[in-house]
Amino acid sequence: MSESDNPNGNLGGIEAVRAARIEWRLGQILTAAVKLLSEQGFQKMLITDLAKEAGVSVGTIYQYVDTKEDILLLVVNDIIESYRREVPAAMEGIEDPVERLAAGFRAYCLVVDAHRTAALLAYQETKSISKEGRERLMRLEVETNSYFSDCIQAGMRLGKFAAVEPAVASGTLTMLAHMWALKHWYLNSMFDVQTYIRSQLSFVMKALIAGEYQKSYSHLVNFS
Amino acid sequence: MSESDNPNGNLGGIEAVRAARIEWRLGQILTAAVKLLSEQGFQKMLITDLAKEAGVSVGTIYQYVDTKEDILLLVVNDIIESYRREVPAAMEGIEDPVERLAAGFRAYCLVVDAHRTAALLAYQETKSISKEGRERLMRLEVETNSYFSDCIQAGMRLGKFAAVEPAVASGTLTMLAHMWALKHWYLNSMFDVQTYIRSQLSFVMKALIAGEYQKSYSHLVNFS
Amino acid sequence: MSESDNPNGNLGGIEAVRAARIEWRLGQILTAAVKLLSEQGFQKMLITDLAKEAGVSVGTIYQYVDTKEDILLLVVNDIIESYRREVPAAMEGIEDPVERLAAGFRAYCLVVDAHRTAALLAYQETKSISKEGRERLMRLEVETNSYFSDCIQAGMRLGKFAAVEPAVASGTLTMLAHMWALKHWYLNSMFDVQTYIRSQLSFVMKALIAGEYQKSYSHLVNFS
Amino acid sequence: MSESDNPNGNLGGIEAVRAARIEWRLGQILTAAVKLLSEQGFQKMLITDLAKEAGVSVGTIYQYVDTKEDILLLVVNDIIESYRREVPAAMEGIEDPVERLAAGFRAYCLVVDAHRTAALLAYQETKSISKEGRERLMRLEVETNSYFSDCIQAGMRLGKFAAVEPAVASGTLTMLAHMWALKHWYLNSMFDVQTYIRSQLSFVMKALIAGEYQKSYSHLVNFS
DNA sequence: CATGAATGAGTATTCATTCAT
DNA sequence: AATGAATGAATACTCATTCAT
Repeated sequence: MSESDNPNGNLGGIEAVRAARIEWRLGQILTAAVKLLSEQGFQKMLITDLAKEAGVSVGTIYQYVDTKEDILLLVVNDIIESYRREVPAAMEGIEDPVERLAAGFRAYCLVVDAHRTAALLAYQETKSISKEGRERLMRLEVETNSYFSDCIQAGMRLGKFAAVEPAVASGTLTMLAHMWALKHWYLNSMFDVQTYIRSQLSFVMKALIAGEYQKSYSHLVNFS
Repeated sequence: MSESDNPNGNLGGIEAVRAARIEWRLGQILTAAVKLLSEQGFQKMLITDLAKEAGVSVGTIYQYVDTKEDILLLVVNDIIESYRREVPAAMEGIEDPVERLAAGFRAYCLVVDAHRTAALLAYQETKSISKEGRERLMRLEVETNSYFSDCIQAGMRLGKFAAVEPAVASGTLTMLAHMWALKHWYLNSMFDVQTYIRSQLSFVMKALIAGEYQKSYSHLVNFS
Repeated sequence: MSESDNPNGNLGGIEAVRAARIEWRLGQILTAAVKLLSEQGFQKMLITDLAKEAGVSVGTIYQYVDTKEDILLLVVNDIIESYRREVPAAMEGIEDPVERLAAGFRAYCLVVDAHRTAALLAYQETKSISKEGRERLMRLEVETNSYFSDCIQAGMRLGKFAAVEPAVASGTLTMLAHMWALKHWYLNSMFDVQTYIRSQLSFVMKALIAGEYQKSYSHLVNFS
Repeated sequence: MSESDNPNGNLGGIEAVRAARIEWRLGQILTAAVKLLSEQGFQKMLITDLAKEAGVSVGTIYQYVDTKEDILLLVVNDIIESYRREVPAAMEGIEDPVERLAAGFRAYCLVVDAHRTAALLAYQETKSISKEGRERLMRLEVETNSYFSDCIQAGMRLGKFAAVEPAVASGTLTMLAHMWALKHWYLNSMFDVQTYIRSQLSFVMKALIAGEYQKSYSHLVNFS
């Protein structure tokens, strides 16, 4: 819709400017929040310090969020949106369920890596998140799990995957992706993300791929 | 030794009574703490509420701990001691590294199950634990990992285990044990511990055991 | 300098306004503190009550001081600064050591009278003041004593003062000034400050001035 | 009185034993209290610490006093009783008011020296003492002052003392005795009690004794 | 829109006192 | 009489949130 079509054209423009500013301000605030949250956790992050770190006033923060908890939710929401966007996108168009699963796992791990702090917070600050937020997170995880378990079931039907419990197996895959955030203090000194992904993919694929198919997927299974 | 043999007989008795009371009181307090911590988390658990729940006065709590944080440390310490006690005990005397690893993993999972709340707290309340406490936890995890990675390396030398990175693989095993606590909300509706253990053991063993040995360990690998 | 001359004009203005507000708030708080301290002492003065008395909130108090003790220190500091300002000023320019001493003593007594509560607190709340604060107070008293003992030694050299121990004599002078605060419950019903000063000055001068000079200083010595 | 003479003999004996024990216990407690009070002040002296210092249990302390404040009162009472006992005793039988005043002042200073901590406490802990206790202390000080002011008035009638305000002069004398406790941190490095007494007595007597009598009392007036 | 001073409910910790043993 | 574990009222200090400028 062009501006001239709309009698509220410039109002719309003003709206757009406003939305852009909100976006920009929230960006400032959330970037600062991620930093402080990863350093100190939610409880110890003071709004005062956040304001200083973000270079805005306390009042300004409350113009963009209603509660301190909102900040946490926004940060965690960010990673949720990324999962939703990246994982299906990476899996899309790949016919073979084995390769599709591998692509999904890789994408999932990369999202975790890109939002390591947020991924950790989802575990650490559960108790600071409202019941609604918590349930939303769980729903999302179940949803992502289902992408994986769909592949696993498809693979099992084709005889490419050994018989496993799809619910545990898919849950294990997400767990191993999260592990990159949860055990980063331990893993970081030994691997980079790409190596970690290949290593875990090899582990998982050895467990999943049926004996007779292991050779066909040696590029996934073998990790030198 | 009869009392009359010991000139400090009753003094020793008094000491013993005191130690027993301390044990008993701490038990009362920690049981209540585990309940409140799992319901509300550390920050929201008020000392006042804890006292009420434990059926003692606030002052009494502070006769047995110095700080609120101490309560958290004691709870977490409990699971640490259990790991230390149970896991090596379960592995002891088993020659075959494959079976030894399986025994260790089973024991580890059972400890997690018995202290599910504490296992969760170790992830959730990291930021409420002092640097020292946190480092102690990490040291312990590395230590337990080494039990597993020792088995894995031994198994690899015997050719029973496929070539894997022992550090990741052992870390993955502990992660999967912790998963029973972390994803209990999801797993609980589908499995009991024993089923979970067998399922994950099967998964892990398929990934670890070298092709030619898979049949010999079918009791571990197959999960119907 | 007009605002337009100064590119930081309004910034400087903001700073000035802020400084003025701090001054004003601290004034409010300290005035209330002096009242409550004199009525109840430091320990019994509750921050809650202080806030009520000062007509501000508890939080506001803590925006201007870091600790309850700070309030005490600020009150006591006030009298210290007054001593430092008033006593040397009163003595300055007076050549004759006898008259100079008299002027100093008068000024000292008037400062005590103007800050009677604070003068008392310096005696009563020593144990509530940190080691540093306490040592600072002692150093100041020694410093003020030295103003007096300098006069006494000068007067002795001129033969106008009898041979006395300058350290005790000067200490006695400060003690007698403080006495107006310490024994106010007793002295108040009989004298006003001016009378008290003349009376004690007469007492002290009789003790200090050498016999042959007593007549020359009859205006100090005689007290009708 | 032998036990057999008195049917209540052993009861009386038991009473005596009890009284003696009370005396002994209180002695233990008060000695410990004086130590802790002088080190930490009343508020910071914990009953727990006092019990430890006195080598008794907390419960035992409360068998001999009703309140923590009682301990303070007992300590301060001690010095009060000493004043009452020692000062009149020292003055008794001395006809000449000048010498009588000197004897009283000396005795007063010695009591202060013997109970330095208690003398200080009477100034520092006023706010911790109940209204009744406080008023009792004031009454006593006025009473002691009157011993001194009686002498001064007698001396003035005889023409031996110059015309002074007896109320201030006697108050000043007690103040100078207390000064030994209040400024002990300052005086201690320079004098012992005896020297302090002679020095202050010389100062005071120069101020009080009429010119024509100064020579007759040179033993009091001169301080080499 | 932005600011940051003011607010005050909320909470860990202390310590005099009691009382069952 | 003596003990010392248990009590719980009391209190300094914090920090998310508001709102006048």
